[in-house]
Amino acid sequence: MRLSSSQENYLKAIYKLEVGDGIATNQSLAALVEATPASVTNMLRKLTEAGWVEYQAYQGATLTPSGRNEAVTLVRKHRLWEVFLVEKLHYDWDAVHSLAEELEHIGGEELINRLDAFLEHPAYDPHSDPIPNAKGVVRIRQHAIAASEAVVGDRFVVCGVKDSSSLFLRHLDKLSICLGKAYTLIDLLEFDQSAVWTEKDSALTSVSNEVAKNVLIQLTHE
Amino acid sequence: MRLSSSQENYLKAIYKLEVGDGIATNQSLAALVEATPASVTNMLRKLTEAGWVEYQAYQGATLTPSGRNEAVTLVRKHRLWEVFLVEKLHYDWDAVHSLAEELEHIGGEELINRLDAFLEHPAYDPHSDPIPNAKGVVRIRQHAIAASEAVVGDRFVVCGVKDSSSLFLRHLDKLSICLGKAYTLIDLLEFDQSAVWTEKDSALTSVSNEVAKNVLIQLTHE
DNA sequence: TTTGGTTTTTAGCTCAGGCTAAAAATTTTA
DNA sequence: TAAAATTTTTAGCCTGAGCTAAAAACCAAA
Repeated sequence: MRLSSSQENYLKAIYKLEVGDGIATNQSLAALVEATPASVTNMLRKLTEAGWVEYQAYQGATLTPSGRNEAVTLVRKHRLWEVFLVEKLHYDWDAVHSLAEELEHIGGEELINRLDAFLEHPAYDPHSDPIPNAKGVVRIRQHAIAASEAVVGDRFVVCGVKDSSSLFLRHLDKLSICLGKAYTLIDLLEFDQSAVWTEKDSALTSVSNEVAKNVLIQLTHE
Repeated sequence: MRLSSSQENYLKAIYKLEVGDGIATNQSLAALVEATPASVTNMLRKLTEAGWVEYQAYQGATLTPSGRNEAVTLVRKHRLWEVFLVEKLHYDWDAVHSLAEELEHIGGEELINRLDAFLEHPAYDPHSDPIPNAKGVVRIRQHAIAASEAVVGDRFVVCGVKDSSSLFLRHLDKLSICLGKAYTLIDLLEFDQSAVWTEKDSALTSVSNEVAKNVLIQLTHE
């Protein structure tokens, strides 16, 4: 029995919550799928009957193994399409989310594996989020921390973002911050916790704490 | 107001009928969109109200200019995705129709124009059907006739198919007939109207009349 | 432990897009 | 041209996925 787009969105939402906070409550799900809690109850009952979700009234939902499988596949599809849109069709990285959201519901394993091969098995999507492989294994990003945790003197490379909203990504573009760029943290201003980064001794970039918390970096020791 | 997938399928179906036989009756539409005539009546009323279709009870449907525009765009999207699937993802030409059928409903002008550019503005899809350009202009295939109209002695190149069903395409594969191949018609058997083709004097291919009627060729004079 | 606030569920409604069966209109044929 | 056959429409129903408003369950604090 094939899942509808809407059902797939629920599985993805539960997965996101499980990976994050831990518990998929009725209300947090409603926020993610943009529906009312009442509609969520409804859908969870159906998904439970179909064996994708485990769920008891008032207890929140968890994915069954097959449900988790579906969800990981969806994440894989989503991120591979994002790579395609950015690398092949030259979209900006902040513009691809909603298209990928549509494309991820198309076709099955075969399509996505072919796309994966065509893109040469990328490990990360344009926001530097890891792409699960065909077996559903997510390679963990090593040593990534939020930029807000760096201390003065640290050298690092930007390797991802926590917030991948279009608004935030465009802001990064304005600051000329992009994946792969190397910086040194040369100052932390006590007044507002903002940071000053320098890119090989030249240009200075002033980064608010709010931004730093949402930028992922890898320290480059030495 | 954006069209649903289902509505888009109706527009495409009307367009196909207009280009072909000329009239989109309730019943022919029902066959194409795989619904009952009653459902067609229903949908035609909605599309008429929304200004995509002109339609009076019992008289069949025609597209308005904006409806035709939509339909041509859909054909464009469909065929570009087919090119992508065959050329980039290496699908067989008989396997791409249903995937393209899903993909064609995704995104808007921007996506398809970027895809078009990425594929370097192909003029024909994998079945050699012409791809409308961004302005909706369909370049006409010149000099294409059905292979069944060739006479003994004619030299020709296979340049398309009328029937693009998976069954037929796989049959052509079995006969090693593919787009771009050149043949000479060396015999027409009176008994069953089947033809004998030869590929530069070597291999003989026996082609039934049924097949020949569905293969499009271009005569190569001289 | 009782009261108040929050969260979840239930009940009943809407809308899109299908369906069947029967009625109406049109077309064909005798 | 009237009867028969076909096609289209109408009427009423169903399913998926959403909604609101009200009831029920749960939690927390006095």
